[in-house]
Amino acid sequence: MKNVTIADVAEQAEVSKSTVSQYLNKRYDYMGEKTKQRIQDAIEKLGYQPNIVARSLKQKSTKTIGVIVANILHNFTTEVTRAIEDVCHTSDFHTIICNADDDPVKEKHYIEMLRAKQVDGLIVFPTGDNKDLYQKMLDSSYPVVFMDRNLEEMDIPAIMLHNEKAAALAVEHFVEKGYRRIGMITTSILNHTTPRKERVEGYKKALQKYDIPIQTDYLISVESQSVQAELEELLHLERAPEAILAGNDLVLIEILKFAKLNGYRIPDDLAVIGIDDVSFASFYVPAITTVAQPTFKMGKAAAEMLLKKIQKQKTENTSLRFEPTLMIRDSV
Amino acid sequence: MKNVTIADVAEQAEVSKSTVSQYLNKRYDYMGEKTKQRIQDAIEKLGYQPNIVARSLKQKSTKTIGVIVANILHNFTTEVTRAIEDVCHTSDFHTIICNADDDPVKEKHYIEMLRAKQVDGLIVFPTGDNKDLYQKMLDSSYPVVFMDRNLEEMDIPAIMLHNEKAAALAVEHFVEKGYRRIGMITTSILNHTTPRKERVEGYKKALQKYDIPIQTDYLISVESQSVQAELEELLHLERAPEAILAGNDLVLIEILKFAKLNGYRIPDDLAVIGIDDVSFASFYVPAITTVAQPTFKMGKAAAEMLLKKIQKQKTENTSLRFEPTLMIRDSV
DNA sequence: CTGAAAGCGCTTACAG
DNA sequence: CTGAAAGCGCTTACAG
Repeated sequence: MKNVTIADVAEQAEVSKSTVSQYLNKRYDYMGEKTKQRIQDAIEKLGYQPNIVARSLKQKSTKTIGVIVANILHNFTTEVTRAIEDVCHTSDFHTIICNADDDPVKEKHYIEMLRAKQVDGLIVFPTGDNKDLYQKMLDSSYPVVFMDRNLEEMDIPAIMLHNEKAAALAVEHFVEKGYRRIGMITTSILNHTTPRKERVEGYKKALQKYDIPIQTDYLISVESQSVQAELEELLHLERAPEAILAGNDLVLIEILKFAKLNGYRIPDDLAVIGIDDVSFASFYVPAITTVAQPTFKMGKAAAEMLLKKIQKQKTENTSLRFEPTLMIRDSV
Repeated sequence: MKNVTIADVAEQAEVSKSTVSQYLNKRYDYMGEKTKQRIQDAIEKLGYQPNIVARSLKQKSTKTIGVIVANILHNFTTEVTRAIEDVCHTSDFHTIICNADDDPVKEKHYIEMLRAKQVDGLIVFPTGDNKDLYQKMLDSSYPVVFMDRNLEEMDIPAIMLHNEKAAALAVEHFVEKGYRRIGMITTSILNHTTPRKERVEGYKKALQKYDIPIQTDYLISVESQSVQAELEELLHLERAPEAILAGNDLVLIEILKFAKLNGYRIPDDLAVIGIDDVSFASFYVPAITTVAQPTFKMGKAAAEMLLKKIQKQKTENTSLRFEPTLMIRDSV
């Protein structure tokens, strides 16, 4: 049951290990036809499969990248991840996905683990709380690109949505439909992540543009398990909002659950727009108006940028912004 | 920028590489306190990180398992995969997920690739069309377990749903609610996979139990993109069905889209049950009655079984069946 | 209590 | 056109 190695093939084919290795790596330049044939026969006879671990050790490249996502539960995350895998696959790279679960400690653990595993580069949705680690990667010019979030002070390129615009698109649509009492709910007030900050900013600016005063009690940031309770309160205000922008997919789901449970009809009692074009948006009853992120393009861009870095191609270290698009349906 | 290796640590700490290695592997048995301390200091000073690739080569174990899923688009698949990752994580194993996309050629490619990468074992949702490969793994007593589907002739344990019962639960519920004209739609007639076959069988047996004649035109098996067209036809039959069992999540979604598009009210015009408890079932309007698979338990069982095999623990090579549960909501 | 040496399965510069 | 030798960064049986 001993594993067959390159030495066995060499012996069987009566050539040296070097020659077999050349053959495997398709460096045929001066190789005789008969030699090739003998090697091929030996490989088949022995059922030889190269050991990639040994190759990686020698070549100092695993042809593998790591992806550390902040939270796998977001629709955005799974779609982006899929796109990354697609691109890597066509470049013959493998992908290891790790879920940091919004926990900097886990993030640190995964970064170290993946580097120990010698992955050639990393795409990370940064929690933001491991700046020393990020800096260390930068210092050793290890290939990294950020996704979804960025760190201002840090010279690591990030792939991001144009978040302000995403929120603005939603607010504008509400306004066009005649709404002026517009609330917004986001998750995770604690870690001040880029998308949340920027989306809130976009919401505020858009309201200002229409001379609608910003009401602080219309702007809620809580963990998703508290969304329903907050909503309950919000909708019992004297002048309760009539439209709500959900900062992400998890918030949207909580709003829909709440509406169903409490008999709010959408959009008659409450208009809703969600950022993130969730899978069920088009066939929900009513179909949900959303602001879609170009998840596939974003994942593709991140993967391509990272692969270029890995291949030491000159890349400008600049972040990229992607445009959201409003998917008008029936919830407004 | 040279990588720091165990040799550098040894030099810095003025001990041998062996001693450093012992330290790293926590074989402290006879190690002097001062030695330990010196090594620890050297590691910190140099920022040493062990190279897992080198270790794997020597130890002939990568502490990594591969998971080859038939189709990542199924809700079932993502949930099972997550459970597998959880279990592996607590056992300090890593997971590489590959999507065969229901294509035996891709499946073969991934199996070979993962074995070349020296993963310690494989969980596969088999397409069924690579029996020679499966047999080869069996012959070399390579650890494998199947998920969701099995191959009768093959002595590889499989983790499966009690599929007949899943369909029966749905049919029984329809009947209890007074329905007798009950149709069923499944995907993929081509590859005769275990779940599809067994669910159809369960549907037929349940109807027989209630003396309801099986109408062949009520039983549809097509690719998901054709579901809506078939439904159109089905619902215009002379005696059209009034209730439909969706064989999996993708079919359910197509049915919901169709109903929405064509103004069928659920359950009044059409009652629906889906096998697979999709994420939106509870807050869809109306909430969808489903048959849930214990995805977490199933993933956990598969991972545990595989890890046991890897650790050469005696395991009975027997398949396991899991019980479905009916989630009664408002679509019937 | 610690070290020298062999070896895991490859690749690669070099020699011929 | 092909081979001998060194080396990737570890681990481990053995010697002392």
